[in-house]
Amino acid sequence: MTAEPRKRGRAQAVRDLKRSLILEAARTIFETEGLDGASLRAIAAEAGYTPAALYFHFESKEAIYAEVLQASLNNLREAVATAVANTNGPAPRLRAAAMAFFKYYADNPRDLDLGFYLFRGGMKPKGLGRERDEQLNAGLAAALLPIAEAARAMGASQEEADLMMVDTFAHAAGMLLLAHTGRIRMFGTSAPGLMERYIDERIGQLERLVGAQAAAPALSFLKSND
Amino acid sequence: MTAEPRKRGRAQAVRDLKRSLILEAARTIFETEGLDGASLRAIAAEAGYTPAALYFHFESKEAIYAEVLQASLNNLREAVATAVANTNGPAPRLRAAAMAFFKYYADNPRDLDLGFYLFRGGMKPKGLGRERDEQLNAGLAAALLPIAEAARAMGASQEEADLMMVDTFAHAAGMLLLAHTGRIRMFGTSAPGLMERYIDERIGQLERLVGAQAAAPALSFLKSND
DNA sequence: CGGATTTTTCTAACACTGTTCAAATACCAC
DNA sequence: GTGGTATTTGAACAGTGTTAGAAAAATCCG
Repeated sequence: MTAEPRKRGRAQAVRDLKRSLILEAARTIFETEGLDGASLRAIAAEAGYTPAALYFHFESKEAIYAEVLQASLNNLREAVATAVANTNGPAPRLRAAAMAFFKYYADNPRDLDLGFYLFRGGMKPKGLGRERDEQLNAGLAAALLPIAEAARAMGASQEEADLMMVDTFAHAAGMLLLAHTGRIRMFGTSAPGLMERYIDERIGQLERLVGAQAAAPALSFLKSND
Repeated sequence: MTAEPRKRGRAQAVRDLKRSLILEAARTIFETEGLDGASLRAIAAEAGYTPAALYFHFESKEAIYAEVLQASLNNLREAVATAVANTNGPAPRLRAAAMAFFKYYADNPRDLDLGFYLFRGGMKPKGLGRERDEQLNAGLAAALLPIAEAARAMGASQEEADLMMVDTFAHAAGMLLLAHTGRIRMFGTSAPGLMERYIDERIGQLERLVGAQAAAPALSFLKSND
């Protein structure tokens, strides 16, 4: 199958394996101790390493975090993509995309910690570099892209669709933020339909905006014209 | 004017003054270094103290943060309250309240750092106690109360009004989050009317919900019935 | 004013954090 | 087995929030 890797691939493969094991340990510690409480020494111990050893595989603690978050965003993107792929028609797809987005964080509440950290200027040492920051942003945007695509298919212009995606994300992020910090309850077995009803209402609003052809003036506030 | 404080008030007054000076220094450092980069030693130096001395006036660094945030929330509440007091009629008041809320953070972007920190489990040492956490929540709720009151005056039930307040806050928080982290641009001299247009659209949605008497089913997703 | 007390501040240290670097180990080709 | 590279370690550094106890400053009382 693979021709080239036979030569130098062995070492690379074992290196990648070790990397992923460290990332797995980091994820465990992040979930156990919380993001701020997760120390590099704890991660190293969980992975069976000395703290200094991690610096051979990663350039910093923040790089470890970024890679864990990147994996989470990939999972999110995949979940949204498959949900959309299994749905026909623009409006149902919009609903399916938003629903999958929400459902992912309902099923993986820990990933919300990772995500929100992205919006806080990164970790201690003056934040992740602009480069990696944009990379993570791109990962998030990729996950949300189906929302814009569905809106586009519903008749919105490209710009309207983008703005709608941003607005939808902002609203959802705010709700998830409140739910995540225990200020409201959207998830849980005690009220299984809460999230679905929220999505229905939200998508209904968007459909009305697009359908009434009022989307442009309604969402144009998001345009940045500097 | 004041009868009692004459006896033991002197010492208390100078103590309060020192406290507020330390808080002022803390605010300066928070704004200068960012919230994570603000070290207690830097705050102490700014205030002309030794780090240990701060522990005579405050029980922890987190307590200092909490008090700075509390002051910020008080300012927010005041801004919203006066905006509402100078407006007549339910719908205009709803708009004025939301506008004031937004405008406050547009004019004081640094306070967003303080606010969002509240939603992140607090600072390092296992977060502020449940007690102070609820106190800060109450401060935020007090600032947003006029939104619910205006909705109530527009014909919404008490529960609908509360839910509308929460939803409005969530949406606004999400937008502010994106704007604050530079992912979208809502403020700034280059596009002075952006924020106003956003508020107009958002309030228009709420008015439509209330006016169409669709508020109850539309917002019932927020109910927590566990 | 002087001495005793209390309030306030400082010095020194502790345990912890992320990170670095030279030295030691493990590994793999020859 | 030997040489050379890839990997891991131990020890240390500078920084953090926090604490205990000594020192200073302020206050009170006779």
